[in-house]
This record gives sequence, C-alpha cells and structure tokens, in this order.
Amino acid sequence: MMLSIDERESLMDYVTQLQSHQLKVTPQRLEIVDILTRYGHVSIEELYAKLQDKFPTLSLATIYKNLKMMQERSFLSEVKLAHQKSVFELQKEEHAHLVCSSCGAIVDISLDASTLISYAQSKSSYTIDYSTINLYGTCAKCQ
Amino acid sequence: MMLSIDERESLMDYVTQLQSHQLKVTPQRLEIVDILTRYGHVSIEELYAKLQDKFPTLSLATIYKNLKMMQERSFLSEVKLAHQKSVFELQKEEHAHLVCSSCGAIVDISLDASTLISYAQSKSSYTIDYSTINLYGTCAKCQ
DNA sequence: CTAAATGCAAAGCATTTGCAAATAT
DNA sequence: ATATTTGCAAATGCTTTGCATTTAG
Repeated sequence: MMLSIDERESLMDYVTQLQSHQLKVTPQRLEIVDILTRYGHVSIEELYAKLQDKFPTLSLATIYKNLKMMQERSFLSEVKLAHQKSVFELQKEEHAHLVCSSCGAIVDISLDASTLISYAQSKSSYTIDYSTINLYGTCAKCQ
Repeated sequence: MMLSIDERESLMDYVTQLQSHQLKVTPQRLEIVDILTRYGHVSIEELYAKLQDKFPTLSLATIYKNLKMMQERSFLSEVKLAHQKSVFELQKEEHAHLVCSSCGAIVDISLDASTLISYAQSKSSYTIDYSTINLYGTCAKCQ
C-alpha cells in the first residue's frame, strides 16, 4: 500500500494519540480515529458504513466495544442530541455545538462557559465540573 | 374518592393543560401530569414505577405512546443527559439544568441564553431557534 | 508469551406496532 | 357515534455479552 506523506503523518499521530490514552493500536481503531478526525461528528451507523470499505467483516460489536472503551479512557465523547441520534467526537476542550435541525450538520463553536458556570454556581449549591451546550437552528445552506 | 381542595384544583389545572394541547383527558394522563408536576424530572422507569399504584395494569406501551404524543404537542420534552438516562419534564420557558453526577438530582436554573445565542450567531452562519444547556457537578448533599 | 481485541452468534433491553376492547368527547 | 386511548402480545431495533480465534506489545 502506498501512502502519501500526509497520510503517514496522520497515521503516526493517531498511533500516538491512541497510545497516550492507553489504547492498543489496531487497524480498526486507526480507521475510527481517522473517520472521527475527518468528519468531526459521527453517529454509530455512519461510522459503521464508513468502515465497511476497509473492513468488510468488521462487526458492530467491535464498534460498540471500542466506543465504550475510548469513552472510558477519555479519548472521545458521546454528544446526545435533541430529536436525533447521538454522535461521537474526539475529546477536545469544552465547546458548544451548533446543530442544524434541517440537515443535521453540526459545527463546534468555542464558547466560554465560565461565566455561565459561575453564575449557576452563585445561584445554587452545586459545584460544577463540566457542561454541555447545544444550540439548535438552521445552517446557512438550509436557510 | 375524597379529594382535598388542593387536589381538586390540581386536577382542574391538569385537565385544562391537557386540553390546551389538544390531548384527550384520561386518568392515566392526569396521573402522568401530576407526577411530572410533583417531581419535575422523571425517567421512564421512574414514571412506570410511580404509576403502578394507581394503575396496576398500565402498560409501558401506554407510557411510550403518551410521552411521544405529548412531545409532539409540545406539552413536555425529553432531557437527554450525559452518562445517564433521559428524563422528561413539562414544557416551560427555556432554562438550564444542574445535574448532580453523584446522585442524579436535577434542578432547573433560569438562565439567559440570549447572550450566548447572539454570540454564536455572530460567529457562525446559523440562525438559532433554541438551546439545551446542562451543567454537571455535585449537589450540596453529595459534597 | 500474555493480555487484549476482533468477529460472530446469541442474549438482553428498550421501544414500537397491531389489534381488540374500553373510553373520551 | 366516532375517533382515540388503553393494554396486551408480538415484533423490531439497539446494545451488550460470551466465546473461540487472531493480533498487539
């Protein structure tokens, strides 16, 4: 198999990323990371479909096992969405999601939740660790 | 059956609320509304358990059908939570949730999302209709 | 060499559907 | 009187589990 320089560099990256989360490196996992990197937000069925090309025999059980393990190792996280299926994304710093109710397109938006959190903390007796913020509307294309 | 004045007034309220959302008034639905009113946030299995007293023969199918219909009529909404089961709540003005990761306790907090939304809108080409904000941490009791 | 990951089939839950009987309006 | 709701059972769908085989380190 002939790989471009970019492809080789990505591969190295993926290997390092997996290893830094105590995840053994398998071809299936590399491809999962590549898909998540390239698409950003992927549902289970999308992931399964995209993996078929390279791994015709790959089973859904493998996907479920991997997603579970990768979540436990804080390598990725599930984004639960109103009125649609969950998607998965690589772990990154906290951010909000912009979700198009029409086509489902999702983009990340960096957003300072600290103001929100300190406000909520001042109004309640909770100490807050993290937040999930999803904003639903219509993307440019669908308008 | 003997009802207190409060109980009678709640019942009247529930009837009116259901009717204003084009939902036929059944005893099962009245009890669902009462439980949601009293507990605020309820999972499907909690709802089922709490309904057993008054309706020993009530089936899960009825709960699912009702929750679905009530969502379609904007009478209630599902709150999808990270790392735990969804809960359902009566429709109210937009607000955030404070969720205790330890005991699961959920409280509403009114929160002005308009700043957030206009910021997100200025940074993207989305027009935003609504948002879901969940803040996860530890409640006073669990600290 | 050892522990972990994969793939398959089976099992386990969660949710939906079809339908006859009961109920709301 | 009619359309909707209920409750049951069956069907569907999604996720997990067990186990033999393969693979990573």
